[in-house]
Amino acid sequence: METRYDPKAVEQRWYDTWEQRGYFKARESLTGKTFTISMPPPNITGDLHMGHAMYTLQDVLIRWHRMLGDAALWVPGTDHAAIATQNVLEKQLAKKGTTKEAIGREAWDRLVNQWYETTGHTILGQMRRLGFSADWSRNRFTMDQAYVEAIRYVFVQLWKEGLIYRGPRIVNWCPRDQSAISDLEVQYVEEDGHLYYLDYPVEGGGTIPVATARPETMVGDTGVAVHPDDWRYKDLIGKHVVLPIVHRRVPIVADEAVDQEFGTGAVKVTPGHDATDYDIGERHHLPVLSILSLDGRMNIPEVAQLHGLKVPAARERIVEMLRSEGALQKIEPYRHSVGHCDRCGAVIEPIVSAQWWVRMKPLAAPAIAVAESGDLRFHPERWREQYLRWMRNIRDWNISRQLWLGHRIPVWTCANGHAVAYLKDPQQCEQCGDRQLTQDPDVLDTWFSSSLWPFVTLGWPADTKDLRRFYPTQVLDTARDILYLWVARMVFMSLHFLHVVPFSDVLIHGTVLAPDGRRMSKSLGTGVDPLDMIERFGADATRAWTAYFGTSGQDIRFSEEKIKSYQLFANKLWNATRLLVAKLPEGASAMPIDEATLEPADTWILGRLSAVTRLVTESFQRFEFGPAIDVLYEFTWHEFADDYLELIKPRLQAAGASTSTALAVAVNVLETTLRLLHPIMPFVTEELWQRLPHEGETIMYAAWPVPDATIEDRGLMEEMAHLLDVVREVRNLRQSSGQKARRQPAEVTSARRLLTEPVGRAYLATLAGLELNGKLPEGMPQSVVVVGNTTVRLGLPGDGGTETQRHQGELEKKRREIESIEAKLSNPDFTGKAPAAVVERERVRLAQARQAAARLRALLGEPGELG
RNA sequence: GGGCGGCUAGCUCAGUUGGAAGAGCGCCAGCUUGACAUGCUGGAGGUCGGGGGUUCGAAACCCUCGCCGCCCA
Repeated sequence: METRYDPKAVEQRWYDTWEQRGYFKARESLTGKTFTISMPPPNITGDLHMGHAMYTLQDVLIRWHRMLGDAALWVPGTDHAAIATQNVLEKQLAKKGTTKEAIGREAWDRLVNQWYETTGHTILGQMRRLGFSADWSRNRFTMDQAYVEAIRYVFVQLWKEGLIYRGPRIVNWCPRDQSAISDLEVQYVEEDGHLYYLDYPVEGGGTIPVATARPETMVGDTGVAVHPDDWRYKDLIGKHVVLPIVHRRVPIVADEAVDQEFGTGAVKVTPGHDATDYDIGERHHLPVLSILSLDGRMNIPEVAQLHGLKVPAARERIVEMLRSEGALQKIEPYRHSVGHCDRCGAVIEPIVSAQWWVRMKPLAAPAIAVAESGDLRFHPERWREQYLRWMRNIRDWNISRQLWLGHRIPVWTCANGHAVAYLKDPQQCEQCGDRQLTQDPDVLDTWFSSSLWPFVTLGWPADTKDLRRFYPTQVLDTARDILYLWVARMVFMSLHFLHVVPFSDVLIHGTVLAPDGRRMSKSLGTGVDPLDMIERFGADATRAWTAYFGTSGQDIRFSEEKIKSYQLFANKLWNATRLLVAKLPEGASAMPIDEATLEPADTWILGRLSAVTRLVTESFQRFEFGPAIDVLYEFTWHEFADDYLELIKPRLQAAGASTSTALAVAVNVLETTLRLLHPIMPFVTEELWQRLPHEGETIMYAAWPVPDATIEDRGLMEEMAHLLDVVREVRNLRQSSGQKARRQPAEVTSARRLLTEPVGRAYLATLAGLELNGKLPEGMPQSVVVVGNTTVRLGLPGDGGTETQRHQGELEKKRREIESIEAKLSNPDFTGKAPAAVVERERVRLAQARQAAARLRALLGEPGELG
């Protein structure tokens, strides 16, 4: 074996082997259970980013359950991401000097399919580099024919049930994409603007001041609203104002939605271009005027000066017009949030438009119930409240998009105006037989298709074997920003159509932020490419980093150091294996441990391994991988490599029963550790596992370790911990006193069993570099280390003077410790109210500190009894 | 405006029923110890954001203030 671990020499080879041998497919269950995860489908034409690297959490769970013996299935796929893809293709057409309208819908559809075929799927290859063990043979795409049919089915069904309707409502309109978008796809950004104070003349004399950030919309006003309790305007309610410029007569109404603190307390009402105003308008039966066209230009022929202007220009112009009419009172700087399109960044215009809607209240009710009952769980748990809050305040879902890319709305209208949803493209109108049918031009929101993902990927609406075997799934892991857009919608769709939750546990992982603590940004160049991380540190290290932070519930600031540490960790595993492999006989296959020959160190490391196994398993069960990784890292590096391997080196060099026992224990502990690590670091663990004696053809199918409580000797664990404390103190002393002898003459006295036995003294001698077989030479200057009830005297060839000083310092420390414990114990409240175990622990500490002080005093020639 | 999360060592972060402050990296010092210098050994470094309170005891529980971030309106 090389002296260094090289991920590049290993990862691709093992991945190909796994995939070729079909290990990613669900095998027969050994437990009778299945374990299924639906992979959130990435954009088919996208590239791997940090968000996808987070899918590592899913792979950890899948690999873990595979080892537990469950039939583990991870279903992958891709999404058609309508707006994003359409934007790309339209730009390409523009370069050729044409448009989608010019080439027509059929040619456009061909172009789209071509694009998916040529550019799609690269992301799936990139995911393989992370070691993802999804069953790629089941890969699905949200535009597959089977998917098309499922969507048709769902739409028609909901339509028949009256849960889908079409109607004019105020929507968020993106003038650039020329499409409505949902509330959730609007990003609000704080921007510097102005607040314009307008004076509207009141019929019968006087004026009412209104404040607005969007004065250009005043030509669409159909009312003025004040709060019913606002004494300033009480007298004006019911009167009318005559709008400047357009000279329209509109009523002053009272509505509770008005914020008295905002501006003047009176607001203009523009139902056609503001969601809140739309609601106010509905309550007071105000007309809805549309003054913007779909491309974001003013559409008001009766005011020629404004007609056709874009919003910013119209705003400037109208301010001048209002000023000249004397209707502009003042302008103040004003910071407010402006809605932008999630996809293209354009400023969103609320407009009234006929759209398709899903009636949400009836669908939400069961989705609320399952979260309340615990059939649907969230990790971290606080997301449950967020989910419930949204579900309880849910509004109807706008599912139509005015795009050319996506699933067409399956509704045809005949010449007689009968609009009907059809499962199959109709030849004639179902109601009147008319043959002149036109299909609705809109497509469905991408999230509409995504909401069916977990069950359609298993064959629904057909009653398939897969569906019966693997559905419902167990875990859904995703970022929090699509909790509503996606997760919530899958829940109500599954409950409505399959009467079961789509998954029982929702895992919300953190978002990886740039090192500056902000979201990664392509334009700022603060993005981090996971492929680059794999290249530099290896896939295992990248995965470990991701798993470590991903389940903490917090966002993660990207930092390279931690990844680096996992790269070094892989190297540590490599070299530990290398040490043992060098000692192993050629072709060794099994290394049974003969329990009768175990030494204390062997029992200790086996006990620790058992405890670690339990901790890791429990941590996995709670969906918290960070603590599992921590404990595996600490155990492997420090306890196994630094302590145990160092301890057994003398045994390994000899030959005999002790040698083979040590080797067998070391090999078994390492092999078990590799299994515990495998879900997190699949590549290096497979490579090393294959080099060690093992059973089976892949670690992927090796059994998940189980703790063995019978080997966990708590007394021995404490003895060893104490011994290691003594070791550290001795090393400390040797270093601070500049002792470089390989073997320092010393004597040890201890009340601890292990340290009174030859084997324990040998451990101490090995690890601390001591010569304990013999008396210290008469007259040699000495130094002493006192740890608990163990004392080590070291012979120091050289100066004893500095040691006196050191001992005095130590004694002073002990005195302070004794004082503070005594104070605690002399407090009757403490001894009376604290649990007995806590008090007892303090008593032991006190006794030990007193003993240590006595020894130090004796060494310094001070009075006091020797303990 | 409402809600949620964060503030712990120079940096990035753990700290699960309140009971002697932790890790990784960085820093300092010493090591060609036959697995590993991608290593070994030791060390320094924190009034746990501020202020109140509950408690024998608070990083943890309650109140309050301050920044930073996110969600909803």
